[in-house]
Amino acid sequence: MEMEKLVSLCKRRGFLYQSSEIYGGLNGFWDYGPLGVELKRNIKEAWWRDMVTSHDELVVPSGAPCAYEMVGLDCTIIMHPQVWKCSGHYDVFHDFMVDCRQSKRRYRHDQVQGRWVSCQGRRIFVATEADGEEALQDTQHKALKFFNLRAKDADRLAWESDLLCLTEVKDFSAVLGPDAKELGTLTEPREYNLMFKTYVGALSGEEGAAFLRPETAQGIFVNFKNVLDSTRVAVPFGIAQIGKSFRNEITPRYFTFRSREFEQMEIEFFCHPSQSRAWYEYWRNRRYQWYLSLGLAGERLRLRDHTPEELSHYSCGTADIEYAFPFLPPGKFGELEGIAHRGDFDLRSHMEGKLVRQDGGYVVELGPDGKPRHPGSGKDLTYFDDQTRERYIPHVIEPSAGADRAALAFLCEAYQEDQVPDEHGNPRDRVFLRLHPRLAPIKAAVFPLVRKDGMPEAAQRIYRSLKPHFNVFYDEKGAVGRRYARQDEVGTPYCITVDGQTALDGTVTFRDRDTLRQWRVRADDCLGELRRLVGVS
RNA sequence: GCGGGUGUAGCUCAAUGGUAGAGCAAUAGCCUUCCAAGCUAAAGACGAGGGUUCGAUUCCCUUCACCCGCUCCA
Repeated sequence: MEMEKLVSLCKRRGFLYQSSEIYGGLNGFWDYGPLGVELKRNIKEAWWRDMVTSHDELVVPSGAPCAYEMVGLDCTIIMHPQVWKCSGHYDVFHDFMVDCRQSKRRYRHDQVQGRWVSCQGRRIFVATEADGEEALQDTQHKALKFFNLRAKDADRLAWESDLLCLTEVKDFSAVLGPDAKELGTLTEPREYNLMFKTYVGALSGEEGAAFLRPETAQGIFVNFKNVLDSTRVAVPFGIAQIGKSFRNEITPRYFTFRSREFEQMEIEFFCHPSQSRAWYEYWRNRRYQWYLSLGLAGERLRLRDHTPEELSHYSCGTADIEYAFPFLPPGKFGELEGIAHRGDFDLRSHMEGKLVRQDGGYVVELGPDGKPRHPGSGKDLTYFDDQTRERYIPHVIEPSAGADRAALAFLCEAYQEDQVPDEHGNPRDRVFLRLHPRLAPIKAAVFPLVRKDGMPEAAQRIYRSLKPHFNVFYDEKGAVGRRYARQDEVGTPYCITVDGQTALDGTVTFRDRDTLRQWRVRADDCLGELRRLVGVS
């Protein structure tokens, strides 16, 4: 499938538009049109219903260590700036970068170091990305090459300093970049703010600086104690949230896949440390099954465990649910959802302060003054189990899904081309979306076969009987084949047609989008039939 | 942020330094008894800004967006 065709269909039929299009658009932002908003709502509602409201806390779900509870939360997009300092986002998302004009590579300003050296009457700073002994060797090697010397002439290089961070160097004109052959190819350090900054209060001073959240998860962690104190949940339990998040992606690309404003569906599941591995396995499989059940059933969907090198600083186990989007190179997959075992990292961070890894564990990162670099709340976020009389910090399993990425994957998977016979029996090309009925924006369309003999009136009665329960669509214009084709193109799974026989025996035809099969149903049983086909509503 | 490519109607494509055409789609009506048929009518575009020119959609510059490759991706 060519992505252009799907993008074109999305725009033509009102699924997705470029944001601010009449002003030329805005990179990394997309709007959902009348049909797109229904699709995305259906995805979010299926998630919320399946994960939260229809969850039965009285039974042990298949594959789960025991029964558990689920509750929801909806917190603000702007939170106290300290939230992001303790979570680690502030440090990781706030970098100065330098670019090399010659090698086209980009480096973190604070991760490049080097040494001053003089030779042949010139003084240059030789930079490297390496560390320690390796950095000394690398800089020597590059200096020899730069001055056109052999290894045996190394003593002609007069090194002036030990390794210095590039941040100590003010003038880049004498800097030899890590991958450059000439001096002065590095740009001035530029600030990359991966979090959107804003100002709370009418006066936009730095004291009011805040950030739009880059993930919804932290709002759950900072409300952990509130939920414990105000509901009767007990560990193990999960808190779910759906909401917008914002990241200043350096390269927004691939349609809505990498957007700067996007919507997440996240669960933070709190459990006893001794059971956390089993819960991780449960959620990993449960979430994978969820996508399968909604139609991402092909080999384009996969569940992939992260390799140890890939694991984030906080994680002791992560699996990605990935989809082979058509815009990616063959064999490449894009992330739909990550299920991470986060241990007690987050709750501890919000108690004690920002943590860093040390000797296989975590310690509070200290600033130059010996105090926590980013102090935590100081609040007690431990959990007391009054059955076992045990107090502990729960471990967290985080299934974090992208609603927009899910919508895009469902659209890609649904896009189909085939041929159907026209009125003369000749094959005619057809484009249709094979969306799961739960996700389809329109559940059924109701047509009179022709606009006479009382058929429109009969069809309208059926339409009105269905409308309170399902998003249905009425159309009486033009040839019926054209109306079918239009519904196929937006993924409507069923069409209901009133024809000449309706007046005789009170039946109408149901037509299936994927098979074109038709069968007769009593007009007064259309709601029942649709409920059987789509699910209760 | 770098390099390459592309911007004309909803879509696909024309033409032109001097009034921008078509097919399909969409809209209204007629006709139509099951898969985009037919007839009629009306509607609809040079991504944005600047420059050169008597005149720019066309030539030049800038910018914005999209696509491809780098780079980045907690």
